[in-house]
Amino acid sequence: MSEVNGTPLLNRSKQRDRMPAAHRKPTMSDVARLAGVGTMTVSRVLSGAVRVSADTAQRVQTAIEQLKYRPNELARAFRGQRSHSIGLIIPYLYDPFFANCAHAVTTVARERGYSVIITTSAEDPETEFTEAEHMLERHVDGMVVIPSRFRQTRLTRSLFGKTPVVAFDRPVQDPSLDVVLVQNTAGARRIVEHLIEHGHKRVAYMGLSRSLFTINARFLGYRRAMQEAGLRSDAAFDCNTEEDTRRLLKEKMSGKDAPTAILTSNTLATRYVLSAISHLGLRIPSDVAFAGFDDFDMAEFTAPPLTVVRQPAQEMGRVATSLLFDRIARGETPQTGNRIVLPVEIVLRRSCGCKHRNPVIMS
Amino acid sequence: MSEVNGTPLLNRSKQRDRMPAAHRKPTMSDVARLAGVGTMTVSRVLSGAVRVSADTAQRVQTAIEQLKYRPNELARAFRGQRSHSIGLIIPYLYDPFFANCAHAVTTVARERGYSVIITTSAEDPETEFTEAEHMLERHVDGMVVIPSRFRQTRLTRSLFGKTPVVAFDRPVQDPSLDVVLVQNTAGARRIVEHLIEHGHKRVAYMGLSRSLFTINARFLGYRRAMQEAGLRSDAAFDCNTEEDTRRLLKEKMSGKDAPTAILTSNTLATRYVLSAISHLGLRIPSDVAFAGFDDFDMAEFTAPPLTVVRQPAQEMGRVATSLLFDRIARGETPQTGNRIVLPVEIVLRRSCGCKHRNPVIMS
DNA sequence: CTGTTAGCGCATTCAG
DNA sequence: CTGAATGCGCTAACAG
Repeated sequence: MSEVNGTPLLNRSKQRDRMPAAHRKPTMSDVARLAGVGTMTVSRVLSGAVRVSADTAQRVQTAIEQLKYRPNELARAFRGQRSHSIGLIIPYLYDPFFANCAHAVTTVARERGYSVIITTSAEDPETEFTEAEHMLERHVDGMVVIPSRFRQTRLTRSLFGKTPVVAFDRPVQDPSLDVVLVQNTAGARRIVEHLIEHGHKRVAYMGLSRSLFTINARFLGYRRAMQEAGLRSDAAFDCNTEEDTRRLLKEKMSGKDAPTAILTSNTLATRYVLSAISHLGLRIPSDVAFAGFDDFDMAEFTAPPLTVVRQPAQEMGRVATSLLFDRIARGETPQTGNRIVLPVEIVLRRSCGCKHRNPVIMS
Repeated sequence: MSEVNGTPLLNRSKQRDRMPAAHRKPTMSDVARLAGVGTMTVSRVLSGAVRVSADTAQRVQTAIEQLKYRPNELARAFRGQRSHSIGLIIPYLYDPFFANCAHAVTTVARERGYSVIITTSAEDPETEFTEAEHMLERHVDGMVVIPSRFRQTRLTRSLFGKTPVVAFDRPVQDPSLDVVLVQNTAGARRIVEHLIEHGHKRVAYMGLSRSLFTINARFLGYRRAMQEAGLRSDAAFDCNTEEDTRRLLKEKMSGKDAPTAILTSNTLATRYVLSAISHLGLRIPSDVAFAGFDDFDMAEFTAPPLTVVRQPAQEMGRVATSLLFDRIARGETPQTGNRIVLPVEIVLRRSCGCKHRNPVIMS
């Protein structure tokens, strides 16, 4: 056996007592040594699960504070079965609706002592897929995700293995995942009925891409309401920019059958359409009545205050995350997941033609 | 030596070949075995750093795909020095301003192949401290944080050790941390000057708690502008709820020296004050002119469109995160950190009394 | 109630 | 260019 400076190599590792905790972060065995106990005792004191005699526990606590020891969660996660983290994938964080969802997720996770790894998909199925893989590689204990485009999403059980996943706001094709939604179709239908009650015969639906589940579901509700009233549908998708929207609206308004009321698919579309309406010099609700899907902070202060369908964004995030933690706790992977649908509210302000001084909320 | 069923205990571990990859996730040695190479070769193929002969690399790749092998990032992070994750702490995610900041952070991180662990502090220094500790225990490579209350924050270099930290939107006391801010004081000052140019002599500032750095900094700008114009300051803090704000505004407006213009500290205050103004039946800008700090999506569609100071939220998040990655790459812990101040823009719409048809932006 | 042993999956030595 | 050995910090499983 080779030697260095007369010291047998084999002994080297035992000999150096891993340096006298000079600058290295203190580890559990540092604590153990200082407290004069085994590492397991320290581990037990930390986890608190198993009983340890009061005074050794005290000695350990003292040692921990003295060394300013902090457990290495990475090692713990690596060793154990739980990483105590969940993944969250949403399309964008700059959209207040998604941000609200995310807020609820982080809040629930913190209550459970979990960390949240967050990422945005930009509505791109490939990005979404890659990011989900990354999270899986990080061994998250579960994932909450707002899936991107319905038909193209590659989020499937086979990707996730036995890692629980809850989809929310939009479903995925794979029926084995839990999903939490809101009443998109019913909400849209009801608000269109309201518009019709105001006497409108020509109501238009303006929205983003129909490949987004929610936008399509709301369109379906809109169309249903129109059909039942014996009216003709008139939808424009692809209101993806201010310019596109302005052009689309201009076309509509200059046609023979110009709509007298508009429903938008979500807040972004609302903004684009509002901008277009203003550019065309139209007045709400006298020239066109207006309703939007999704409420937002300032909807009360626009000119005029907007009638909208209000979705329980935070509630949805909370429910989805709670469901995920149930799955994590149970450790089972169901054949078919739950499908929870949350109710929406109609908030009647004045853009629809109502004269209420204050908003009227119908649930 | 004790034996079980005639099998020497010592051999047990060698004997069982860790079960034939039945349901266990494939590991690197599974790949190595299948490819007929050593684990190190697999590791090298994966990291791509060191050169490996083309055909062994190919064999390894095939084995990886065949087994659907995914590296265990947890083990990698645990073993190596980098966790390839950064922490992000912000007050709330439901505030669009913070959400925009967060969006930029996640975007930059993804570009660098990093994960983001996100959490909210609710403006509470204790929560903030605890959450920062958690992230440190998870061995994040760095942190980006919007600190809570300036004087009470416990975020210090000694907590972070040699983990780089960049504060943004608001500074911390510890001068060794980098910080990215916007021109709060200058922005507020300029917009107040604008209000004064409109002929206002009594301008009020209404905001949330002064213990928040930004709210205070903007107040300072406001006061400065008033002083320089020889006018008396008139500020109300603690506009923390709609009710409080309504009461505060009512008091102000019913006094002898009722303000003829108002500046709010941020979007939340803007909403409360707008609500209060509407409740009092006041008109903007004829009864009171109005300006707000912080632009928001719908500011163009309120009645009337709002004049605001626009902050580069996403830019700030980008700069802060880039700075963090610089620090991580350099691996140094500076004595005194950088202090970057980003410019703001004044967006003149109509609430200040301007008659512009379209917003005028002054940078 | 407490200590010892072993090994999670990977990458950093060091030897070929 | 490649492989074997070693240990990161922690905890499950077993002693005692």
